[in-house]
Amino acid sequence: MTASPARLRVAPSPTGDPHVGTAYMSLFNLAYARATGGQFVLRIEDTDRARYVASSEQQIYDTLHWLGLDWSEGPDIGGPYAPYRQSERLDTYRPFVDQLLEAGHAYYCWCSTERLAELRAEQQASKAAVTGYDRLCLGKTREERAQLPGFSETPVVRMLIPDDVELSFTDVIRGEVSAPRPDDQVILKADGFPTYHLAVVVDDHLMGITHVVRGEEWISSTPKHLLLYRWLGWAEPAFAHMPLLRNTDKSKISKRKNPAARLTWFVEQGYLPEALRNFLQLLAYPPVVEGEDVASFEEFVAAFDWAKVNTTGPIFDLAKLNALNGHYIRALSADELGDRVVEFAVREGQWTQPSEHDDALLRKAVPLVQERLVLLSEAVPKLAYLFTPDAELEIDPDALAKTGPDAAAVVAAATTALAGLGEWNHEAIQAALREALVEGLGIKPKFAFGPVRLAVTGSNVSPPLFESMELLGRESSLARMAKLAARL
RNA sequence: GGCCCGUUCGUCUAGCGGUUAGGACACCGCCCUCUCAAGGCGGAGAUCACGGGUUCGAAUCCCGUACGGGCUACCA
Repeated sequence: MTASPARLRVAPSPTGDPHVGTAYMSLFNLAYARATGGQFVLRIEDTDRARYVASSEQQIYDTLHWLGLDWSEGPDIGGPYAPYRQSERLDTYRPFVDQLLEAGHAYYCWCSTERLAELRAEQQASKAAVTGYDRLCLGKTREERAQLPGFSETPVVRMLIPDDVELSFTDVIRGEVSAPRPDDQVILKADGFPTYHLAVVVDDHLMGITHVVRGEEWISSTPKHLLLYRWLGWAEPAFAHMPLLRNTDKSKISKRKNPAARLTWFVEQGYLPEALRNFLQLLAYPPVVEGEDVASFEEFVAAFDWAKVNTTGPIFDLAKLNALNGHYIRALSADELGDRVVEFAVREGQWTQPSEHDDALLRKAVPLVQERLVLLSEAVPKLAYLFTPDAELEIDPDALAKTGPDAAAVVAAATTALAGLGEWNHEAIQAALREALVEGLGIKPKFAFGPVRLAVTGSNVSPPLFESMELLGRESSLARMAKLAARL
């Protein structure tokens, strides 16, 4: 029942911010590699010079590492099949192109992009049943083709798709699937770079990839790849086409429509990598234990099964991610959460040049908000009142307006009680305030502490009041009450 | 237009011929409570896209239709 060690890869293109789909594919690739005791490889597919973004490659490394999805071979760390960057493998592809050319499986095409565009426009306008390249260049020499219009000096190489091309294949997730009949696909571009179709097949074969796991959008290209494997005399890998992540409007998830399509967005928002990983694990895949969304990657791996992957594209809805993020935040130790909050706040500019005192205060205050956070980004704003000078603390006008007739008396009584308090800690503060307000003034706890909270935090909603006062100290707490008293 | 892939509560999902169609998140209520949370308990929410078959019996199998998505590039 145990499968033999599998080699899988993820092959993102450095064309901008890393895509969330890359993380999703990586997660499933890595899981299966782990489940079988195999390897997970990272390959950079930078064959599109026009869309290439230099900074993107490093971002791919960073975000994938942030998620804990580590590879054992890749452009950054090398490996037995290096190089792992397609732009550095141009010499590798060329001989196979020549081989296909000689065997008659491929041919040169000198058609200009303009001619191709016109051809496509015509086909679309005439609603032709058959679309694709018209094979004008097939069987022609350069000289013969040059006589005809729409000629370009630099040719591309196209596959000659046979009439009897096999259109169905077995997918690890979907079983038997069929795909559209391919066009005479370009495999070598005019600039000498291979297209994805050639490069992916050559690299996957040469790198010993056993399972090609990719998005559903590649189903229609698979017959081309299968043809290439056959022509080159190579054994084909297993294919697993994952469903596409979708926007709320059900379209394929895109950076344009959905900020969450960018992996860096999660880092910027204050999501925990373990929460995102857990969330991704739940998309198109049932929980490891029914009814229990929370599961570690190890548990996921131990129960991993391609047959459990759904074929329906899940909508990427943040509500559950938020719930998971809150869960993982609460699961952290106070120290660990303190580290993460500080790291986040400094990195995202919420916290500039903290003094030693402020740093220590923030770490002491973080436990007060731990079970109140959904995102790391909420910590500093929620605790801002602790770092605001007493004189500058703003009182929420709405809360002030809603203040009851007892407010002045409450603040006065609280001030008296706290001024003479011996020990300054939250237990003592609470006891003193209860005695003075609840018992002394006969006000229900629910209402008694409202004015004090407003004075100390500036709001009627805040982290725990007594603990906050302990951290602020007596002097500051009393100053804030005096300030509110003046406005009541 | 053509060819493919898909369709169970708002969302993520369980289900693989016989279930009161289960759970999670979100939502609502109650409890707890110094506010807000967290936690506990409970509730509402799915004629299983629709129409035909097959079958004693269908969310589950088959065929249509509708709807959604993908591909149809010298992009991946």
